[in-house]
Amino acid sequence: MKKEYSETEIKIKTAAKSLFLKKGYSATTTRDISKESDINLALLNYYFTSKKKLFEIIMLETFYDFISKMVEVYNDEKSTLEEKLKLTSSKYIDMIIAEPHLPTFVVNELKNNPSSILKILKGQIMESKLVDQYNEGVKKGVYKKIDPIHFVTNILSLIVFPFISSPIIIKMKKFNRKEFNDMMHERKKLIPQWILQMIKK
Amino acid sequence: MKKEYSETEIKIKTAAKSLFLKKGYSATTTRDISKESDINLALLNYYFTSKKKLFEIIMLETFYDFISKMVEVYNDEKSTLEEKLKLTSSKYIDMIIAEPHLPTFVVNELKNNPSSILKILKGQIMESKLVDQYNEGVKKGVYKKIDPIHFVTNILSLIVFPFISSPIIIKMKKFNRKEFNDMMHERKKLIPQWILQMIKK
DNA sequence: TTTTTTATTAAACATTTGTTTAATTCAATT
DNA sequence: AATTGAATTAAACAAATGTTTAATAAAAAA
Repeated sequence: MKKEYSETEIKIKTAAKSLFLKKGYSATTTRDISKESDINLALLNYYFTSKKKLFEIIMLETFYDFISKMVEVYNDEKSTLEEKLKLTSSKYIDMIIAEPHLPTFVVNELKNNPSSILKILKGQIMESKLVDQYNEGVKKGVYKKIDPIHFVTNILSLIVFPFISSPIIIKMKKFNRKEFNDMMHERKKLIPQWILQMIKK
Repeated sequence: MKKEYSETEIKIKTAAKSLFLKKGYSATTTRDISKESDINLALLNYYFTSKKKLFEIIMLETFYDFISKMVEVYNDEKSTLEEKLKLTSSKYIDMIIAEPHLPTFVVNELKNNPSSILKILKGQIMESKLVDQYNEGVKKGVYKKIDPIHFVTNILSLIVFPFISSPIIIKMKKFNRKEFNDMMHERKKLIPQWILQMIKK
């Protein structure tokens, strides 16, 4: 499944990913990529046929990473629901702090290109262990009976949306980047608590 | 403050807004706009000087609408905190259902152009009546003592993020657009409840 | 070493795109 | 009716952009 990439191909991909994440597809030119990666312009088409093809490769890889990180935790057999919440918050927040452009990129490409990307996504989330555990809680009468889609949506919302709206938050609180990140680290603990309070009867 | 626009200017602005919201700045061409609005290409520059200027006008107006809707409710003197939550959820969800491209547009332009847009935003949110009411509750010991930025962030997250990630949700649940909207209407009631549970001791 | 294949380069090509020009039409004013 | 200024148009322009070509350099195979 995985293709072996040469050194130059990796240079191109790395630069392209960085630029696509930061500026999006249309605002990134092939000359931008060639400069950033320090390779000749023609090599982009030589190795990747077209800008569009290159973009699709990067988009799929990125989106796959984004989803896998969630699915892995959600399907862990040993951990409790609460542990899964903690681990997801923690992993996701760390991941996005390391790559702050990730959420808007994913969100944009979802809008422009939903079908191709979402092939990756099957029942991996709605049929996950996490959702099972939630449904068990409902059956036992400890959790409220609400469509689990809300449960899943709320987790992602509380984790990801603050990053997307970080310029607003930074402005409102007169934060610098570090202070914003600290706020997000704080949320690693808070989000699991909040989610539990939301679902408990 | 408000400029009077001629009929042709309105045609241009309407088409441009629709396209900028749907495809973003870079992916929208001046010829797209001229076709969509059915005006001659040169009139765009005749009336608005440049694509960039036209974009800035639209962006500021759009962002202003987006924020005002929130600020109005947040600063209402008569309503309780719970009523404000209900009204915000309801108004925002209706607004975004009517214009589904709004959130991603705002989010993107925030990223590309935070300074110019955010001039609109001063202390209007963090010094709002809603935040006062939250702080009162903290003082009285009925709400948990957490930085109100989390409170404000969570409200917006639970309302807006599901729209942004609608392609994922639609895929996971095999929804059509109407079913997704129904889910969002359902959230009008749920979100205020959830928020209250999150802040209560 | 010689030949063949692969990688790299500079230049060119064809479109696209934002903007401007110069001519024409339309509406209002004198 | 004649004149003036604004609105509209088709065409042109210049720069940017994705892609290709043809030549050269480097690496691998013979």
